[in-house]
Amino acid sequence: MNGVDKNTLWPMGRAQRRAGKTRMKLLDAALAVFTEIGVDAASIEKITERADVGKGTFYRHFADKRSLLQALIEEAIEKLNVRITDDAETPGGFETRLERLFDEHVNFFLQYPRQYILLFQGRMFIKLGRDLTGEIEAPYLRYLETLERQMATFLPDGMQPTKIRGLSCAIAGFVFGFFSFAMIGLTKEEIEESLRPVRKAFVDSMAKFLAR
Amino acid sequence: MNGVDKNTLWPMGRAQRRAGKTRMKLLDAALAVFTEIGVDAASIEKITERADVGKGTFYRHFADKRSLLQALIEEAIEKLNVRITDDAETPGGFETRLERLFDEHVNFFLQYPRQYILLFQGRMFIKLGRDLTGEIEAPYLRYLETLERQMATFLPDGMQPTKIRGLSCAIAGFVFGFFSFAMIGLTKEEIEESLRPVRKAFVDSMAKFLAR
DNA sequence: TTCATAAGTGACTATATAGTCGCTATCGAC
DNA sequence: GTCGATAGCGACTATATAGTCACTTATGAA
Repeated sequence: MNGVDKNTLWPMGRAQRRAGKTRMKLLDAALAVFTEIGVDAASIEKITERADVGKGTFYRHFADKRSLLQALIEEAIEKLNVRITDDAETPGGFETRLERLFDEHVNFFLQYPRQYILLFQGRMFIKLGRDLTGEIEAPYLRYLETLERQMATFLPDGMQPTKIRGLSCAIAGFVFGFFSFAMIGLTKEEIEESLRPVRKAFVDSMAKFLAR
Repeated sequence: MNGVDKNTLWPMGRAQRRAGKTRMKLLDAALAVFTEIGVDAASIEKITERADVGKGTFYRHFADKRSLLQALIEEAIEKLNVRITDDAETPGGFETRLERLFDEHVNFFLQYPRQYILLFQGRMFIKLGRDLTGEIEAPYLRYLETLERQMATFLPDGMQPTKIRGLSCAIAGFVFGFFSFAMIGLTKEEIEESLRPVRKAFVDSMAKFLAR
């Protein structure tokens, strides 16, 4: 984007830029509609209307609602993955790493509540075994793998992959679950205030989980 | 049911019992379909097919999917309310009461996972501000009020209703949120094992919330 | 300026589903 | 057994939505 083709690094023409802009408008509109009335209730026409483009245009950019949803989830997970990845080799033990992980999730969700709602819904779909499942499961798995990479150095050498996966599922679930209540009942200040004890519990719980 | 009319306490005829049975079949089928593919993806025909009943029969018992969903939610909330209501005047302070509240929720969800998934979805709808909202909001409010009644004796006299509502929202959200992760990543044994530290954190967090 | 190509459009078709209605089966009072 | 009333039924209609396509508009190379 930004006037330069991602793949070739050659300057893009106006046509390509226009197409990119339209695609973006569709993604933005879809994210809004998905998080306002839910993915299921969102029809293609509601999305194109919101994006202020013709219905046919939608199908020039996406095969169907599924692939649009997938693109959005991919993007959100990618953002989240970047956020929770420690670029610097920060010092500290397992507890410190977990605390950082927790904080980075909360900050991300506070900054991008729509992405949170979207990922939350997507997770529900996987749980419900909907037809969308196959396609959207991959980014969630990548996310779990990112979590596992973050913890890798702290885990005992011979730990079974199943156990590790259980641990990362638990972390993801806890963080998402905690935040789901924060978004309904609490103000931003209250979220931050009630954060500390919950985070402590989270870290203690996970450390105990690992100790077994 | 059970052969006796709820309102008159007169014995019901075969016709009424048949109708009651059909209604029950519809409710059971709907609960199954709702929790397997989601409320939105559940069509009337999928439900009647599952219930092994003609489509027209559905409309003799329910006005539409909404009212069926509402009946199911009412029933689930009612069950949950009964469960979390202390019948005996159990001794102990605020912490003890909170611990019991937490345990009773978890036990209920473990015993009735479908009701959990249903209530979880319903809560999502309210959050998404869907057209179903108005009708299904009432039982959730009753549930919050039940929670508040459970805590009433421990709260300071002049506490603002808004504050109290915030507290009950936080409790509900936390318990539902915690369990959402438990259902995906953990076995039943692991849920029970990881329960204790989480419960402690929950109680500490709420007590601190109240202290302010 | 010309023209081939790509992007955008909305009327149109096909399909899925909600909700209706006239019919049949069952019930129970007599 | 008769018959009015209630429950059950599924073909039917109306509607919403997915997805298509012939057309218009914008782009940019020659």
